[in-house]
Amino acid sequence: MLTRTDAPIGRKRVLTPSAVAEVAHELGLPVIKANRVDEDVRIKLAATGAELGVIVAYGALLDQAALDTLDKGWVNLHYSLLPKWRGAAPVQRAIMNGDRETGVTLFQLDKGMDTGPVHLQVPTVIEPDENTADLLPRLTELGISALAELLPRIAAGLSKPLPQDSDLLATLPTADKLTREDARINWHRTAIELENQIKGLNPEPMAWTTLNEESFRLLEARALGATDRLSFADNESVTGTVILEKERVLVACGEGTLLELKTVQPAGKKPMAARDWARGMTADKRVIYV
RNA sequence: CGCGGGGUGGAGCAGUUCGGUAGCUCGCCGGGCUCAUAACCCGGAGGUCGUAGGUUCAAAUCCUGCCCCCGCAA
Repeated sequence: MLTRTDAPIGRKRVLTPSAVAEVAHELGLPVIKANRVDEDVRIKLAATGAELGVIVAYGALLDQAALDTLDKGWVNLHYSLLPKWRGAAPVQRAIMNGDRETGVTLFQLDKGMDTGPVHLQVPTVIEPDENTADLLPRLTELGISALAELLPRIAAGLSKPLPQDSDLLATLPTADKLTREDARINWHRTAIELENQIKGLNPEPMAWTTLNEESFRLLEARALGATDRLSFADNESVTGTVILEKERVLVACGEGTLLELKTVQPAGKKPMAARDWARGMTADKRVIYV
């Protein structure tokens, strides 16, 4: 097993092994810890006698020497239907974009970023309420099944991967790693766009906005339909204003749309139902997000 | 020693500056009103104020140690 080196995690900066390393340890498998496949690692890999590598979320590109180390090369499990959403955050990007379908792709690794020829793809529908936390494990299941199907075929020399469409590779947007700005809410966008953004960013890195100069995380929210909106036709609300209904917490968004907050997390607090958060609000507190 | 916020009935909060009656919005239980209700009215239960010690006539509040939770950063 090849995995990344232990990394300091969290407030306490505790050096923590990767999940892969922990599982390998439990299973008694030999582990190589390295953040890139250099000559030293190549020698160790060659010594294992492995013919094919399976790589998932390793976080580093392999150079030609690394690719050539194993006879049958490397197969990568990627969490999108390539060539769409190549890159580090395919699941989040798909949901943030409002995609209705995604899937997993098994492809032969080459030097590019998720550009290699495709062995096998398994599509799946993204459910309307599904966030990244829900979808990720589902895709993992699909990926495991797909691997179980593909590996024997490769071993028998029966899989002939098809190159990805070069035009699409050049034109489709990539699923770049998410930045803090990607996760920030712009209340001038429509409620539906914000709902997708919030779902895509949950659980990591989680959508956030600012309230009273503190960060305020949004875990779950739902865009209101047109009929729900009629009773707020006054349209007086400034964008970003929190509107308290009986049991609902709404925020005025772009183009007159309304987003219902379901689960939120003020700075320094645990996640809580938006209702509960609203209950504790006192009159002197501002209720306008920035 | 990275920066910062927090721990108060079941939930979310106020009260701490300036020590002196346990507060608010809900929930829960009982009763009432109603065709009915998540609405409204009346009543009730429920809290060693994270924890250990100190100061004081008196500590949620002041002082010290410790435990736990979380945001940012990485």
